[in-house]
Amino acid sequence: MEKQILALQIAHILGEDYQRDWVQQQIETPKQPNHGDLAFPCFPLAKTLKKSPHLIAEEISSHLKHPIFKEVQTVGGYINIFLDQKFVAEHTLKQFYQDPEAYGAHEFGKGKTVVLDMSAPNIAKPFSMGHLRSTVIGNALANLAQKCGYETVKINYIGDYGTQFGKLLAAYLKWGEEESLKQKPIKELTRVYVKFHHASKEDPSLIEEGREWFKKLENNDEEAVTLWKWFKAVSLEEFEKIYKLLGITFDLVRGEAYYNDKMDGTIDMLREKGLLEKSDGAQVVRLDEEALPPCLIRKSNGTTIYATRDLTAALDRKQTYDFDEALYVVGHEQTLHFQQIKHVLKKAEFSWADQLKHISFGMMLQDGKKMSTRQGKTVLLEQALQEAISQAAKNIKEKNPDLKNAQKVAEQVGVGAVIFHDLKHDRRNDVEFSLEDMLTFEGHTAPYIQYTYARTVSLLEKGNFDHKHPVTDVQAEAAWPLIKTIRLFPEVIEKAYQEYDPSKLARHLLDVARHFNKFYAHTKVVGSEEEQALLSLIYAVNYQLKDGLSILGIQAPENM
RNA sequence: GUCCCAGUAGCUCAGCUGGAUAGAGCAACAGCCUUCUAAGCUGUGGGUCGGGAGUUCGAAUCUCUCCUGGGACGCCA
Repeated sequence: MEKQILALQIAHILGEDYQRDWVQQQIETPKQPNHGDLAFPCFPLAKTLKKSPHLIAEEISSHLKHPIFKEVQTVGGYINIFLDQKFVAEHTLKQFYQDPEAYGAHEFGKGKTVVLDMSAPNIAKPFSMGHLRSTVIGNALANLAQKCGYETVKINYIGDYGTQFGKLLAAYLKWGEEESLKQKPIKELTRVYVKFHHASKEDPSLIEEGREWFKKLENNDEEAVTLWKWFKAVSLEEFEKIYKLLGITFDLVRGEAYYNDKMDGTIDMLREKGLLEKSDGAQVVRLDEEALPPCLIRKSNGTTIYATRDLTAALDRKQTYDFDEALYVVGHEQTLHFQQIKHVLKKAEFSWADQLKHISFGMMLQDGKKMSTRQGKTVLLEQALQEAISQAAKNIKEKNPDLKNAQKVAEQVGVGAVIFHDLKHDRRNDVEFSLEDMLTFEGHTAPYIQYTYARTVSLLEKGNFDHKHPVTDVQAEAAWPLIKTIRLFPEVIEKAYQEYDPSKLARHLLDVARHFNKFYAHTKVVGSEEEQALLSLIYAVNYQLKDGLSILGIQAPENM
């Protein structure tokens, strides 16, 4: 609001040659508190106005006048604005109390649908830290989308098909032990898969054997199908445990195999449109004009490939959900693949091809290298979660031994720490896996925010605050940085969604918590003269922390 | 070899549609619990923003180039 007012006034003073949008873009928020709350640099105007920036600043500032501007200073070529804190505080709180639930919400997504492709673990493989990224980023984006008015459809597209399962079948039949599989299914399947991978280095004929088994699977060979279904069932059971712990649900769980009998239609369609070409015995769509390598549609042995499957799935989803955006939350190593998918759809003249967006993210690295199931080098998510929970339980025992529901709180804190650890980084960056960092509960962590939340709860209780009767004129100067921070929430939500970057929200919540804790350490609330006004502000903080955490998929215990 | 992404404090990262003295957190050190939850707060030290050149009144931010790391480059997903 204050930015718009300032931009409007400056644009008016400058006259027709300067657009308000341009002026507003120039306005910045100073890093130094002694430079005020808003600043306008006059340097760009110097050339055209043929005056010194300082003189321009003087001239403009003498005309600025509004109740929200408490003081206007010129320093060098800058105009520095100090806002009327009382005015802004009251405005902020009134806006919040008008409808707390709607604070930070938007309507630009109203009537639109977003489909999210997320999580997508592979059956017979452990749920790795890598899958966690797709799962929690996708979940947070879905929540952000909802906050912006969109309908969302979360799809877990289980990796249950492909040549790798041919290899797995071959491997299991060679070395598998039924008893071990019943005891610890994923462990046993991983064991034989890893063994297969190593053995195939010595004996390349195994690769061909794997391909043959995949072909049997595609041709509905009874032995292959039975085993495959079994692998799938035991894997899904294990994944379900993790999703329950993470508190994440899906609107649709579907395996890639679902599209087996629908891919011929896709291939026919591509052929009819004259896009299919033969190349080394395989069928491809050339993308030369996009400077991309050809997209492989059918392999030389006649079997299909993931591109065919993803194309078919995209067509199916468009038909089923008529989405406005389809987000694929998938690691950035698949960038080329999604470019190819999009451009094949474009060449086939589907106007909505641009609605597909690859929300890529960096890899979870170990010693600077990609983790690989085949080499048996993967950190298991379940193990990390359990360690985080027991660490949280240990902390509770030390710091708050009388806490009720200690086990439940330990779960909320431990799981929250793991989720937040992942979401706080820009999703595009690779993350070096560190259990130690994940088990740190101080500083930039979920427990820090959760702890802050618990403090607000405690204050509100002690002060008998009633959110139906807020007092919105906050005087205390110490509250100013906090007020300025919580005001950013709507902007943060919008930006976090538009850039598909939950870390923006994660960092904002850290800011809110930090400013609250500073305030808390220096200002007495309960029993003070301003008690109810301060509590009114604290309730807004309390609400925003809980709301924000919940969007990130993290719970906020009332006590910890 | 070609293309893409990254390189900011000892470590993990913000800042990147150009703006004032480059910010947090961890780790280190020094303080703060007879007062609202110390998973907190306060302070100190720590930087050629990978190197170089260019554009600009102004560059961590834009351009070029080089170095380093990672990823992708049809019959895996």
